[in-house]
Amino acid sequence: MKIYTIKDIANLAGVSKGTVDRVLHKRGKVSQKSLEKVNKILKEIDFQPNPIARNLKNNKVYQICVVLPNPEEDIFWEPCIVGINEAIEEFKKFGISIQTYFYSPSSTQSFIDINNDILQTAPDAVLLSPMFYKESLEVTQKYTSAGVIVSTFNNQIDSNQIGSHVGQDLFQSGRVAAKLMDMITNKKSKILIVHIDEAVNNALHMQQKEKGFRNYFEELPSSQYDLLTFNVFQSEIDKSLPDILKSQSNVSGIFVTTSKSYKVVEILKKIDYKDLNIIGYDLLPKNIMYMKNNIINFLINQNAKMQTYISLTYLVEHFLFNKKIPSQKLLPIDIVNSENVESYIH
Amino acid sequence: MKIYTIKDIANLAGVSKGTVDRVLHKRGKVSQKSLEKVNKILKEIDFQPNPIARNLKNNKVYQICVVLPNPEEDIFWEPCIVGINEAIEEFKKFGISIQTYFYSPSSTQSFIDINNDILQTAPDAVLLSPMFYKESLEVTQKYTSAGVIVSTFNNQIDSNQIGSHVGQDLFQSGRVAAKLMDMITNKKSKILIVHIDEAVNNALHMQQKEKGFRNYFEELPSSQYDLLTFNVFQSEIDKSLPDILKSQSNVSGIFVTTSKSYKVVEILKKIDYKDLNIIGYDLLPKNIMYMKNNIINFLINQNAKMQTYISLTYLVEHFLFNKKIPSQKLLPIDIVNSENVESYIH
DNA sequence: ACAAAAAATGTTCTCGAACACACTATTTTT
DNA sequence: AAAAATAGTGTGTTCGAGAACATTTTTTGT
Repeated sequence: MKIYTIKDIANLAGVSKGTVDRVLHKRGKVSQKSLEKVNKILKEIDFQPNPIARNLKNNKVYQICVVLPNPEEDIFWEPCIVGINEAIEEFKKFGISIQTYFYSPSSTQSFIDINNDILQTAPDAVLLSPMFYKESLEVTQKYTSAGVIVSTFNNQIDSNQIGSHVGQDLFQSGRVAAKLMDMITNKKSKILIVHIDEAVNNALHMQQKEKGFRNYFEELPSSQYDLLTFNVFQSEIDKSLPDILKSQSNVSGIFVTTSKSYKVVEILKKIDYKDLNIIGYDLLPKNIMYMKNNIINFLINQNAKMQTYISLTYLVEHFLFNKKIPSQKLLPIDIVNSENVESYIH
Repeated sequence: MKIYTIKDIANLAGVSKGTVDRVLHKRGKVSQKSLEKVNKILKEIDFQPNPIARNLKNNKVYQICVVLPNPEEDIFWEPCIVGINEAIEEFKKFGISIQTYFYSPSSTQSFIDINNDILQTAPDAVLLSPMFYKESLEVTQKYTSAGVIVSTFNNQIDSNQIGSHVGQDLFQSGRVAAKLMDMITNKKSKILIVHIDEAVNNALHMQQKEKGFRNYFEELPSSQYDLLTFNVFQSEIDKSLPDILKSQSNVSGIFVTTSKSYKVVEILKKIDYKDLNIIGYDLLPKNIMYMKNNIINFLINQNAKMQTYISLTYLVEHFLFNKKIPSQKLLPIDIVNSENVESYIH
């Protein structure tokens, strides 16, 4: 396998490497004759410039800022920090500098403020997990105007200014949960769809999951379940969830559309409610514990850590090796039970 | 973030970059005084040589050979080709040359011959999926003596001369299958464990999965299943499987320990046998089709493609950037059903 | 026809690490 | 005491791409 260099092409075409460079980068100032000679050679061989040499000359420290909700306010985001730190460690020596910024998931203003701060530092790219739709579009606009690449993970916004989005097909993950629930639950019973969150930030997320969940049963030739949806604020759950359960009879399963299924378990324990099938999201330590105790049946792994890490590698490989950033990457919808959970957290 | 270069260190220590280089590579010929000066600076700053500059100077085309069973003889290996081709395409421009070699899974000699051929070409690394235990140890020994790095994927051999192994915890995957079977199958019935293969090559593989499967039920406080194991040659399955099913009553589930569960489905159809739960391995097109038709309940994804691709990236990153090769990487045990299967094959 | 302007082309330097090579200072050998 | 060996140190070159700079060739205007 011969690896061709610009020098090789120059020799083959009978011109200097300066001319080859001008042809390759379309910098003009090349005669028709030279252009043809070089293009002829380029057509014959599959020239791909050595990304390593290119980067060496580049000699720049790239700044990437990651913006996500504060994990102290929502533990769901905790694994992202791990992914970010791994990326920091791995890419440091390549001249990639990664900074992490938190905003409060309950404060739109904190999101705006932090992005304005970041804008001042003029980074090369920003990786966002945007909870506030309108504001996210606005900051994206600002970043793009300033020549900053914007990528998103976990939460999606609909904009053609997004470099890449890494996430999961939420509708389909709802269908996956439904299929599993259908498989383990008594027919002719009630299934509750429970949205547990503090604010409306996750509304879109939760809605898509619910739609997928319901869609699965709608498509069944004859669904014998009764599906009921409840919105529960995390702060009021101690009271509202028992109320809901008291008001309903013959409930055999609960689908929790956020990572807070452990909350449901803890309340069920308190009121001594048994024999419920529970399907939730995310491999939080408490969720895993209750799944290992066979109280939670399945968890769907949204893999926030991997989402963050992959998003960062896309940006890094783009900066270092000029690799094209994939516009969208949907991670697999991992079905996790007590037996394969360990294989996901190592 | 300041990125220090050898030149920076030389300036700080008041010596030349040649001296710093000698200290860094412990090449001697450095006075005690200079050594101390340089080490003092090195202790103060976290110097990590620019892997890109290092590699550029290296200027070598690395040869990696991948050795696996011929996908024409066993379609299980088909996805590996995709993974290899992706790696070839991606790493070509970095001066990595990857060659693929097939051996016949039913011929030990073909395995030996091919590895001898490869040895002649003096590659930098070999990635093996070894089916023949004893012979694999022998070729590994030969490769290692010749200074060739040996990595394995999918199939493991126990040797301290292996650079890395990428695979799956087979015992645990058996437990995962058992948990799923337990969840969907009528108690007080028979479950068949069926090993379908042409030769004894996969014996270890299949045994470990069976052990895990049985282990799960043994650990249950009271297992009410009857577990029966059958070895079936792929070439005789048309006759032997119907015989087995005729001889057994009250069979409610089949656990197929290889990727050939579609074979089972095709035979069950022929003899019009119904209402069996089937759990198998691998996302072969036929398996997927039967799973989407709700005949196969679950497939466990061994992700042969990913195993190959990851193994190759380990080698490539080692050659290019001096990254340490992880000695073992166990991929997650993906539970796949009709709803999340698409998320794994894209 | 000839200078000036413009176009085309070739040369050289840079990036950081690695190492061959050259040079100086000191010690050892004859 | 002169020559040779050795230790210690610094300099120069290389890798490939890229781009500034220098040089040559062609075109234009008078």
